[in-house]
Amino acid sequence: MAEPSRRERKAVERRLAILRTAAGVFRDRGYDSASMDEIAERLDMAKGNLYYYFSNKHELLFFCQDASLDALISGVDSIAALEEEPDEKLRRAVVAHVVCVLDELEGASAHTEVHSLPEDLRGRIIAKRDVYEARVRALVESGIASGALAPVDAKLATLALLGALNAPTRWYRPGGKLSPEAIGEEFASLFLDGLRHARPSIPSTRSTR
Amino acid sequence: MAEPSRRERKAVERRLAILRTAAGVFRDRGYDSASMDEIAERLDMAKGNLYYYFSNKHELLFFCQDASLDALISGVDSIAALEEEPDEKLRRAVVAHVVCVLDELEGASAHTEVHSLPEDLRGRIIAKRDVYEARVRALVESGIASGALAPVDAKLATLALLGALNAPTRWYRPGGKLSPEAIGEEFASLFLDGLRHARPSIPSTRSTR
Amino acid sequence: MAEPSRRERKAVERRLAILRTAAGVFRDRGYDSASMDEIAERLDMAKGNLYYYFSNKHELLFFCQDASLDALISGVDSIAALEEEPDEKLRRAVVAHVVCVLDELEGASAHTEVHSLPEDLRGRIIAKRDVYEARVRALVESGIASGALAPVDAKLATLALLGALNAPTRWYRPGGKLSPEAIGEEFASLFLDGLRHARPSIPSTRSTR
Amino acid sequence: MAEPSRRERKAVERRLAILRTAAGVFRDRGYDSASMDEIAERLDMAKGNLYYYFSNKHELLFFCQDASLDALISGVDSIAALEEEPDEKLRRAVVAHVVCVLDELEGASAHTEVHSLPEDLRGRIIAKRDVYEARVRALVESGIASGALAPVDAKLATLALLGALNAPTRWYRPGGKLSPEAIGEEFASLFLDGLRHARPSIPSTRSTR
DNA sequence: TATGAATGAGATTTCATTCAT
DNA sequence: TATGAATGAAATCTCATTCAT
Repeated sequence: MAEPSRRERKAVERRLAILRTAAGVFRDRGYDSASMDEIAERLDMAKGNLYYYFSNKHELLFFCQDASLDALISGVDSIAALEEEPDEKLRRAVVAHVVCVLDELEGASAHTEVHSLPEDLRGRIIAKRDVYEARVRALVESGIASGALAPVDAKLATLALLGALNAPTRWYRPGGKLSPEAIGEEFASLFLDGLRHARPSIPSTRSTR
Repeated sequence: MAEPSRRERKAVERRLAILRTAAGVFRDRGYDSASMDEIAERLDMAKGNLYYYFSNKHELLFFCQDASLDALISGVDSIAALEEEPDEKLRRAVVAHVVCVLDELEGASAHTEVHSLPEDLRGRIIAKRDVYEARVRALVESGIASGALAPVDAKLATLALLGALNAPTRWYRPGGKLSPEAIGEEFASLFLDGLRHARPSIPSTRSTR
Repeated sequence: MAEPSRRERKAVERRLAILRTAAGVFRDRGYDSASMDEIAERLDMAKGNLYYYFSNKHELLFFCQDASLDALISGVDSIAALEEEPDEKLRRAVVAHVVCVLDELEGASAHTEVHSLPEDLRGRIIAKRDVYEARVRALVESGIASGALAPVDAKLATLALLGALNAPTRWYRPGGKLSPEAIGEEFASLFLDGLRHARPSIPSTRSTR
Repeated sequence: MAEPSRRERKAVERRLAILRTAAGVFRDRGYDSASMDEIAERLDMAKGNLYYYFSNKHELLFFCQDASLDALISGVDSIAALEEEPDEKLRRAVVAHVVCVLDELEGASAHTEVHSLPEDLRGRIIAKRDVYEARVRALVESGIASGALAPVDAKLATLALLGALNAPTRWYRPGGKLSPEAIGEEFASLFLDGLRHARPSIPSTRSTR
């Protein structure tokens, strides 16, 4: 394996910068109304030059989402490998997801709709997204099995969870009162403990379910 | 007050049919890649005729979202007026939201992004959306005040809740195993009771929070 | 020859009202950007109904210009028939033209370009316009022949004259300081006597003005 | 001050070529029925490329008229600066106007109506047109003050004059019997000396013609 | 690598005209 | 006669993509 030359390293950085910028424009405008013009302009680069690094707009979207999903998957994988109680693992996964999703590039999977991709690329993204969902669901399922989590419909619970966790991309703005971590922690509590106040004197309805 | 003539009634129905179809296309393709051509085609109507009923594509989106928010608001309002415990009201509101959002037209507010609207229309939709969010938050807050709900951050909890409740528009397809009502009920349980299993022998952690 | 019935008379009036309104819209917007919608709206009539009276937009323009040219021709004809000096006839013709052209309908020939008409109709308008120009030129020529007018190029002089006489349609607004007649009189003096001042030391006809 | 590069010079020329062609199409068809298609076709260039140089059709019209008025103003300004009698200056201004107006691009201000421009651009053209009219009127006024011209209503005379001078754009075709200069000279004589013949028995300036 | 220029397909929108009532 | 609806052919404009340098 040859070392990457300086030239090669520079090219990789350039590609990353482009993806980051593209992700930002996609988030701000939505994929379809985002224009290659605006991406190039924000990068202070001629539009034509984008095509040297990526062969088309779809590819730009694809790599954004792909990288984003890779980050999510590797995050949940390392959490799954920890020696912790299942509910603690889930808490950490929730925080990791929110933090990842509020980062410019890596949240790309959350803010752009899959239907904008052509058949083949769409399939690959959906497959990877399914992998991620399965990983999170596995966390839920093992929690249920161990008795740490309530015996809910794991699939539906995962979908509800992920829906909520992606939402902050629509309203979060850097510099607000709460950090991504803080938002993640709060979301985790909400999901784990629920909104209903436990009545101290009366055994939870949950046990009778 | 004149009775609406038959002609007028027909025109209203036509407008509604157009909105419903448009909402469907927007949901399937996203606003920007939805084409007036496809909307007209699904309606089996000449494209130009759409402009007899709505002056442009933006207006189509605006009225979809507007009608959708009206439905959501009137739903939460009638629930708020009931004589029920706060947690029961919240449960009903959750179900009502999911049911509404999985209807073609009435769910329009959930599946299309606001940034596609021009300044003025966007402002009106955001204002109405804020009204709806405030209504739901009021439900949460009164639940906290009455002690029925845990003392969480009401604003963040509302945002998490609504994020989750809108998510099914992305994966729900009519004819699936679960009806919209069933999904709503499950979501309500998840949010009210949380994922963590109440330990039967030990008083809830919630009280120590 | 049967008397026109009341119904027929009403139809003729309706047609005239339409032409007058159309001429106004053509003048305000130009033929091409004038819309049948606006004409109908100003008449407080449904657009479709216009087609009961005129078979298309071109016809509307054609009849406006045709009627306008008829008025101009009949005006110059009756002036030509008077027993007056040629220069006096020309003065009257100038006034008549300006007055006619500043009337809503009858000035139609001045403000709309001929190129908007299809081949056949355009030919007929051009022919009639040529007739009018010929009549005015005849006035100029007979003035030259009689010695009342200077021996100028009659054709070019006529074109210059008519160009100037049509111009007020672009800036005249009813209710201004000068009436159409006054404008016409002033134009006539300018054209007949010229701008150059007679030198005081040498007697000239100009000094008797 | 950097020299314009060859590339920049080429771009300027391209813009000018486009304006010239556009002016021709506007003259032939009128602004509204002129199509971007035809402009592109005459330039042997893809329609979309026009939008690389000008952002829309209105801008095309605006720059045509703007350039045209600039040419007229600079023409009248340099004439005003000459050391000549006022009537001689006016004669030259008339010739300059006709010549300018019969040139493809620079006559653009004469053949297209202002009402086709949107509010803001229209205002700028009208302002510039008013400047030009004021310059010509100043020539007339100073002629009257010096006694070289008759004491006419300067404003009305200017309007009559300009109306006549713009008319040839409607009938002049290159290759005709008279050159633009010749037409201008003839128009100048007509306007300065008038149509009425000096009576032979009474000496007058007219007889010295 | 990078750029300015060019292309062409497709989108929205307008509008004269027609049709059924 | 009159109307509201409907149609379809253009027209303007946008924009991803390509090309020559």
